[in-house]
Amino acid sequence: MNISEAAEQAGLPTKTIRYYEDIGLVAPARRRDNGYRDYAERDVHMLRFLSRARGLGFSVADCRALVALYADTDRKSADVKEIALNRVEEIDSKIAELRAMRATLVELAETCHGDDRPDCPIIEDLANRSTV
Amino acid sequence: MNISEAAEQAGLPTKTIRYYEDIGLVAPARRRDNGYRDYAERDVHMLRFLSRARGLGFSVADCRALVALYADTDRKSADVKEIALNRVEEIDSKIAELRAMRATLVELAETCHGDDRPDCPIIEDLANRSTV
DNA sequence: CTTGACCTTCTAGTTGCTGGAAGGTTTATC
DNA sequence: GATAAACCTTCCAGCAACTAGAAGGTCAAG
Repeated sequence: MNISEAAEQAGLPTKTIRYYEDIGLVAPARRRDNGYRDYAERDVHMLRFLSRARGLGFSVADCRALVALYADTDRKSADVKEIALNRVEEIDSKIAELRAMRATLVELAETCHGDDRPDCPIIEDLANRSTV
Repeated sequence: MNISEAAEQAGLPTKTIRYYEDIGLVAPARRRDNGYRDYAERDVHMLRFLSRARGLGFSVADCRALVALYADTDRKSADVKEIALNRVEEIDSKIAELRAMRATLVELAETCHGDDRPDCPIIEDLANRSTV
């Protein structure tokens, strides 16, 4: 099948598929006589694998490792689990960071009148808050 | 003062300060005869303002708007509040996204033995899960 | 036979910096 | 006065992970 159908089935833009090929995240697609890429079910399957992994926020580097583990029938499930748990940790610290930002912003926004007058605790805080 | 001292006081790398000047986020610094940038208290103040705003996750575009509002003594506090509340919304959707990822990952990791054997529900899920 | 929808490659832009090279200046030490 | 360390300058490249667009080839339909 052509790249656009593979893209639709995999849930990825065609540009992204070519990009993944470019950076060696997937093997180069077979080509037809006219130079068009030609995808088989197996290829689409791999692309969907990647689409899901990226959807869970795994980096492209993680994806490389996951693809290798996927292909390795002798893999240790512990290796996969480790990658997943590392990702959970990343997510946790990101969430914590965002929550802290949110708390500060909400606190400031609550004390701001939000009217036509210029006095604004948000601006004042940014201007004067002691180092965070 | 030289850029490195301004950087230390503002809590920003010197590279970042030059970059902000480059993209017009701050006005070009005054120069001494030798070509070195020369910072006054006021300049450092502005850099700290930016450092804090970025620390709260405001985009550079937001920062431009905030700097303009900061400088505008006729500002409406409602305009500032709006930017802040938009940021809160961004944060909320980001957190929601991360939480969904986390839930999926934890669920998968819990069912994975994490040992020397190859069978792994995480890999299987990535390979077969119906479209998210 | 032409129109439109595909496909190809290539370059460049996005966000917000960061690193490094090549070179000028200043300061401290010997 | 020489020299070395520690500043400063500009400019160019690169990071992640694509995305947009240009220029051009191919194919199916009417």
